[in-house]
Amino acid sequence: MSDVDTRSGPQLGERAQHLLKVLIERYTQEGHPVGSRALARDAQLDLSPATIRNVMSDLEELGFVRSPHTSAGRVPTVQGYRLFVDSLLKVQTLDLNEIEQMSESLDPDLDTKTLMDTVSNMLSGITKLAGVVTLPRHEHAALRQIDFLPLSQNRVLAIMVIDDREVQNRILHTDRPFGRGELEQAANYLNHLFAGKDISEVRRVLIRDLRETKETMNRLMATAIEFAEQVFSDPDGGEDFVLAGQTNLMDCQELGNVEKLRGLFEAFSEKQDILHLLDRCLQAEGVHIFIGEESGFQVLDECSVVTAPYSVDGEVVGVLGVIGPTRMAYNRVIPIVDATARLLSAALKPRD
Amino acid sequence: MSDVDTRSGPQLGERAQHLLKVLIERYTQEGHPVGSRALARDAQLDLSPATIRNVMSDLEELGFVRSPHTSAGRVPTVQGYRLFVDSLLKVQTLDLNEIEQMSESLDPDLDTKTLMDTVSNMLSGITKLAGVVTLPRHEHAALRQIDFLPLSQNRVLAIMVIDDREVQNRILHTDRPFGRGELEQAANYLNHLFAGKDISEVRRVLIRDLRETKETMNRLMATAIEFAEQVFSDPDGGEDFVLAGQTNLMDCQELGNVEKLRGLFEAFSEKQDILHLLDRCLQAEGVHIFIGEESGFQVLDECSVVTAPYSVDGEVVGVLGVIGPTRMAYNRVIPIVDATARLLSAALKPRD
DNA sequence: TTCTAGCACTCTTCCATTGAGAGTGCCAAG
DNA sequence: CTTGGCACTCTCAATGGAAGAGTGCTAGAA
Repeated sequence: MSDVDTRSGPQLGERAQHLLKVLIERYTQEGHPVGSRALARDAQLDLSPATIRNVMSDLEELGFVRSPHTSAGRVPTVQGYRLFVDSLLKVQTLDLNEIEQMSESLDPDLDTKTLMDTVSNMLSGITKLAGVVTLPRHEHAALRQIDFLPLSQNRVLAIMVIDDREVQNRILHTDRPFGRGELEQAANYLNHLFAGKDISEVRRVLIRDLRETKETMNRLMATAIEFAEQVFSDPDGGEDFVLAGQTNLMDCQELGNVEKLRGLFEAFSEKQDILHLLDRCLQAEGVHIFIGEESGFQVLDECSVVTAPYSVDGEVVGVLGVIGPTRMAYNRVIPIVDATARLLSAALKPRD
Repeated sequence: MSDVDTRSGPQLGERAQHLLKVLIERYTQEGHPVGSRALARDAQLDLSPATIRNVMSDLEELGFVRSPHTSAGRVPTVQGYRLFVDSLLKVQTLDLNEIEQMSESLDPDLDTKTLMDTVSNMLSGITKLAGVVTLPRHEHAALRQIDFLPLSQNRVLAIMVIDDREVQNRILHTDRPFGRGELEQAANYLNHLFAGKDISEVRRVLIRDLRETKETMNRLMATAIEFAEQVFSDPDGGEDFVLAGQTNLMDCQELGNVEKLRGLFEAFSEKQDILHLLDRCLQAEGVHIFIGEESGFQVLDECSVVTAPYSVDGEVVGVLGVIGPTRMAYNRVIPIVDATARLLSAALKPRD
């Protein structure tokens, strides 16, 4: 009879797994390397420290833990955390009250930006880490209406109302002044054509119509289409995210190094890299976790990122999550991120 | 014959002033306490270190410098810096090329937010400190036009165009659904009444009209006024500022302490205190400098803030500046802040 | 086999000590 | 008023135990 469980972890006995789990739990709480004596006490296995040491030796061999130096305890490696979150960890169930409270602060009537701010703050507040939320993509949101107002000289203000929730303004530069009447006509024409349609569809139609019928259009239509082209160009230029609670990261020891911290904060304001990382999570269904180097970005080496996509009408439109030190309470953070994504999705549900 | 100049600094000889100046210049460059030997070399006065020491002793007595400990050199106190910036400092003249370059990146066609971002980044980029710009107040900006669009159910979108440059949206919650026609009429009425007028005047008229003529108004007018009230209420709720280059503050030694840094960054995201400080500078004309504790906010104890107001049409509408360690190159920073304020004012000049 | 106890060994951390270096304060003389 | 000299003070970095924690290994017990 063999108690080696080959499904999870290569040749890792159940006892070894349990010890790894306890080690990680203790390490995430205390932050110090965990020694054999402490582990023996915690593990409730009635084993002597010496035995634990043997097991630790195996775990180290397999790359799940390591010693910072000869005579410190062990700390988990990225691989160790990975095994932990994949098959060892038992996520905490959330307090229903807490969920209730969270859900209340997500008023569906709020405009997009405020909503995202709130969520981001919520995440950072509850987890004591940095919270992050990407602004929702509009590809599959319905264009409610479009309007044009004349500004000074050769500038026209375009107003798009999307999904009844969000308003976007864009200033167009034109080659000649336009009067209010002209603009209204153009808007009417476009609304007639596009109102209620997906942004992505609008864009599709725009390209097709323009190509095919440019010759046969009257002046009004041509102008309208031209405006629309400007408005709907550069769709994801505004791709962005909202961050909150960065300062929480300032007092985790693993980032005590000011260099590291500065790198991280610079990455936050550059946005580029973080955005790329978050974009990768738009595909997957549920919670997604990058541990340490797994993210592929140097500055995030000592960090883990836990994300979950949120959606409108079953369509994934954005990602939210938290960024914190690799040593974080995954069992608490994961369900929180998961629940928050659901709550945000609910808050974004189109009205009636 | 006495060479004591009683105008600047109590009983401070010219030589002492000169030495203080040289000391501060050297200290801002090197960051180490300045000893008598080094000062003797720098000061070009052909004095021995011993003499310098006597002068330093006087300066210390008067509170302009202090020793971190018995056998270090001297560092300036807040009072020392104050004397320095008030009467000793000779501001550097700016490179015309630099100004040219700055002015080019401030395209007057940019919308307000982008413009503020650019300025803030410019400030932090040139000074290597944190740049800050308050969003302009609209009190005396002309309301160009106002429009209403129906959203779902009992929600109406209000659109204000201010000064041809900025667009503000606000969602109003109404007690019943409104049709497009009704809204258009209301907008027409309000535009007729208010277009071209100052926001502050609009608000004034609004209060007066409502009080005086509520009884006699027809339904349309009442609705319009009610909407307008909602739109123009809470004027400075959106008071805000834009910050850039915070990370520059991470590697100045005086903030090496993570605690301090964290406090500072939290103050940045709270915004409250910083906003108060900046608001205070709306009154004064030119460059305003808070050194260390002078700001009155604990978190800024080790920092100096250099600000200058910017204006549109001669009316001060906002403040910009930099935040950095007390030990900063005032002679460089001051003219930069000053020039930037002028450039921004120029970029905001209303179009013909 | 598997576990355990014991023991030598290693490595960090926390002092206390020390010497060099920098700079001061004061005094007496120019 | 200025200067050189000199004793003094304080920081900083390096050094060297001593204590504490934890390991690895080995031999014996279950």
